[in-house]
Amino acid sequence: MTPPLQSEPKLPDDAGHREASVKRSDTGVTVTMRDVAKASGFSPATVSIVLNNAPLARYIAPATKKRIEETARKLGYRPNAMARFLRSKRTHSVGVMLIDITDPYCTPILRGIENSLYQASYAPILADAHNQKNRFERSLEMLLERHVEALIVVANWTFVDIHLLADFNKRNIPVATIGWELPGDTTSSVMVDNEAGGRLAVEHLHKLGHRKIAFIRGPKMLIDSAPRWKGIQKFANSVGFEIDQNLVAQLPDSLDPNSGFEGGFRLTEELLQRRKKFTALMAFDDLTALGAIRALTKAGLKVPEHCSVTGFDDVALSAMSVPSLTTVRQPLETMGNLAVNNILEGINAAQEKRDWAISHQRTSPELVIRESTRAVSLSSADD
Amino acid sequence: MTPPLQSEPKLPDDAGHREASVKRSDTGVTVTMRDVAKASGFSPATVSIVLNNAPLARYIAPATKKRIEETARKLGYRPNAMARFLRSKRTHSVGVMLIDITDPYCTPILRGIENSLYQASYAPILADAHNQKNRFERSLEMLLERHVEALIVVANWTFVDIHLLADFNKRNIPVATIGWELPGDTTSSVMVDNEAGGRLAVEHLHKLGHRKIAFIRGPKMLIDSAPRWKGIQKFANSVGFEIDQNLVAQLPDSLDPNSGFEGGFRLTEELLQRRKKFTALMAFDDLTALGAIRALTKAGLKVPEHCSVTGFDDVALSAMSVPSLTTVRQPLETMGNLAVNNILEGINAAQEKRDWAISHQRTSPELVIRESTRAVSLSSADD
DNA sequence: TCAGGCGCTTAAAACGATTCAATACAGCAT
DNA sequence: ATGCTGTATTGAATCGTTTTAAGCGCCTGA
Repeated sequence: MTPPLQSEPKLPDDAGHREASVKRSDTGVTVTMRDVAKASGFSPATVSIVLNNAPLARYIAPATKKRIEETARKLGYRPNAMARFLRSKRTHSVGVMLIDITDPYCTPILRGIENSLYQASYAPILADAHNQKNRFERSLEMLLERHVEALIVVANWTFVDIHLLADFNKRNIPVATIGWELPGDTTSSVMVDNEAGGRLAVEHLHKLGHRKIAFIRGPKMLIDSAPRWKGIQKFANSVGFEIDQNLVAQLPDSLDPNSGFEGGFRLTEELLQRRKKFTALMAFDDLTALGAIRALTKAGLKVPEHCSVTGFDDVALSAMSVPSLTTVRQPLETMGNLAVNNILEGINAAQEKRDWAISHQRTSPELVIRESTRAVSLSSADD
Repeated sequence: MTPPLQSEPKLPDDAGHREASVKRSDTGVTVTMRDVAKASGFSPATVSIVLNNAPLARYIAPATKKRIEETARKLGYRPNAMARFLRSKRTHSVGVMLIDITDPYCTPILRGIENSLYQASYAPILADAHNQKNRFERSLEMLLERHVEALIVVANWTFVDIHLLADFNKRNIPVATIGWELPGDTTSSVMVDNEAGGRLAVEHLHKLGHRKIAFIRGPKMLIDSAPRWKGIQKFANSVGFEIDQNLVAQLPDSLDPNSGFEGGFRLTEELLQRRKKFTALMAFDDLTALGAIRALTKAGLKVPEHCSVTGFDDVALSAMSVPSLTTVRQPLETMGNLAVNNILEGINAAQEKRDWAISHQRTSPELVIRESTRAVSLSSADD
C-alpha cells in the first residue's frame, strides 16, 4: 500500500534543512509510524518506544534514537491520536460542559479551564447546554462516547439531577462542577464563598455609613442566592443592623443568564415606588446592579451621589460601566484552574489505582471598590 | 477475556424496564460491540451494520434488528469513538481556535459555532491562543494530531502567517476564519461588511445633524480598522461632509482585546484637550466607546446631551451600560453559523471527492439605535 | 564449554470498531 | 441436476498505534 521509500535514506546534514521542508510529506497523504520505521530501517516498535520516550527507551542506542527522530521529523510524521488512544485507552481529552455560554460569568472560567488543560496537554471538548436538559443529556452522551477522561460542568443553578452524571461515576470518570454543587460525595466542586461575599458587600456599605439599604436577592433557583443572603443576615445580626423587609426584593427564576439586568431594573423601579427611602442598594450580581443603576438614573437619582450600588461577580463590564461598579469579585479564572487541578488529580489517582477524595473547594471573594459606592451623604442620611 | 454472558438472554418485555436499568453494565467496565454480539447471538459485523444503519442493513431481518437494538440498549452499549474513527478515518470533530477568548466579541461567535456543530453532530475541540504565536502553533499541532476534520479560526488581526495553516491545506482539511481573512484562495472567511458598518454609524450621526464629529480609528493592525474608516470617508465624500483631521485619533496597536476601553478613554481626553469642539464621537468599537463615554463624563459632558457616541460590534454590555450604546451590530452568532456551514460543505466535498470553492462571505451590519446618540442640540450646533 | 546476563531490538497481539468479499440458503427458472 | 437471483449473515482484514514477551548476539565468570 504505502509507496516504497528509500530503505536507508541518507540523513541530510544541517546544510540540507531547507530542502527538508520542501520534501515534507511528499506523498501528500498521512505518514504513519510504519513509514518512519521503514524509512529509518527500524521496526515500528522501536520507533514507538523512541518517539514516546517510553521506559524501554533507556535501552535504545543513542544513534538509533537520533536516526529515528530525524527521520520522523523529515517525513513530517505526526502520531495518529485515535490509534494511540485506542490502544492506550487514554484520550487526553476532557469534557467541558457549560450550562449557558452566554453567561458572561462563563468566559473567565473557560479561560482558566482551557489554560490549565493546555499546560497539562489535555484537549477540551466543549459543549453548551443552552440551558436545555435534553441538550445537556445528548452532550454528555457524546462526551462519553469520546471517552473523555474527565468532565467539568460550569453551572450556577441546580440544573442537573444526579442520575445524569451517574454514568460518569460508574466508569470512574472524575467530575468537577464549578459554581454549583451536587449533594453527596460523588462529585468535586469549586465555588466562591458566597456567604463571605455577601458579608463583604454589606459590610462595605455599612462602613460607609449606610443604614437604609435595599437588597435585591437572587432567584431562588440559583444556588448562590441563599448563602449570599445568609452572609448579609449574619453580618446584620453581628452589628445590630436591622434589615428593613420593605427594602427587600427578589429576582424571579429565569433561564436567561442575562435576565438579571432586566430584573434589576424592574425591581428597582418597584422599590422606588414603595417610597421607602434608601441610600444604598445591594444587588445580587453585576448585571442586576447595572439594571438597578439604570432604573435609579432614570428616576433622576445619581449613583453614587444619591444611592450607592454594589454588584457581585466582577464580570468584565463592571469596570467599564459608568459609574464603574463596586462589586465582589469571584476569582473565576482561578476557579477554572482549581477544577482542572482537581480532575487531573482524579485522573492520576485512577491511573495509579489509588483512592482519591472528592473535595468541595471554596474560593475567597474579594471586594473591589470602584465608583458606584461612597459614604452616605449627610443630606440623605437623616430622614 | 470478557465474562461469559447468557448466550440467548430472554429479552424482557415492557414490564421489565425497571430492572433493566439496574442490571446495566453489570460488569462495571466498558461494554463493547463484541459483548452485544455475544449477548444477542449475532456476529459483530451484523451488530455494526444494524447499529449504524449501514447500507447493508436493508438485508437484515427486522427481528434481528430489533433483537440487536434491544440487547445493545439493555447492556448500555456505547460505541467507542476512537475505534470507530480509527477505522473510518472520520473523527467528527472540528478545531475551534480562538485568538483570545477574553475578547467579548468571541462569545457570541463561539455560541454560533457550537450550536451549528452540535446540530451536525460534530464536536468542537477548543483552543485559545492567548494572542501568542507559539501557543497558536502548538494548538494547531494538537488539532492535527487529533485529526480534526476542519478548523475554524476566530481572530481579528493579522496574527497568523499563512504557512502555519499550510499543513491543513496539504491534508485537505477545510479552514475557515471569522473576523479576519487570509489573502489568496486557500481559506474561506466570514467577516462583517466593515465598510458598510462604518458608513452606517457616521450616516446616523450625520442625519442627526452632527457636523463636528470626532473619530477614534481602530489600531492599524486590526483588519477591521481600514475598511471602517473607508466607509466613513466614502460617506463623507458622498454628502460633502468634511472630516476635520484635528478630530481624528487612532488607537495604538495592542495585544489586549480589552485595551480599547483604556485607549478610548485616553484618546478622548486628548481630543478634549485639543479644544476643538465636537458634538459627536464615533468610536472604533464598543469598548472604545465606553472608554470615551467615561472620559466625557469625567470632563463634565453628558452623553448624549452634550455629545453623542457610537460604538461598533454590539457586545453584550452595550445594551446594559448607562447610557445604553448606539452601535453597529455584527451578527456574530450568525457568523459562527456561516463558518460552520462553510467547513461542513468543505468536509462533504472532500468526502465525495468533489471540488469545492473557497468563499469570502460578508455579513451585513445593522445599526442599533439606543440612548447614546441624539439629534444635535441647538446650543452645541452653532459655534 | 556453558549458563546466565546484558544491551538492544522486534514480532505479534492487542485495542474496538468498519467493511468487503464470501457464504449459505431458499426459491425459481432452465 | 444446474445455474441464477435475492436475502440474510459472517469471517477476516484493516485502521495506526502501544506493549509484552521474547529474540539475538556477545560477553563473562565458572
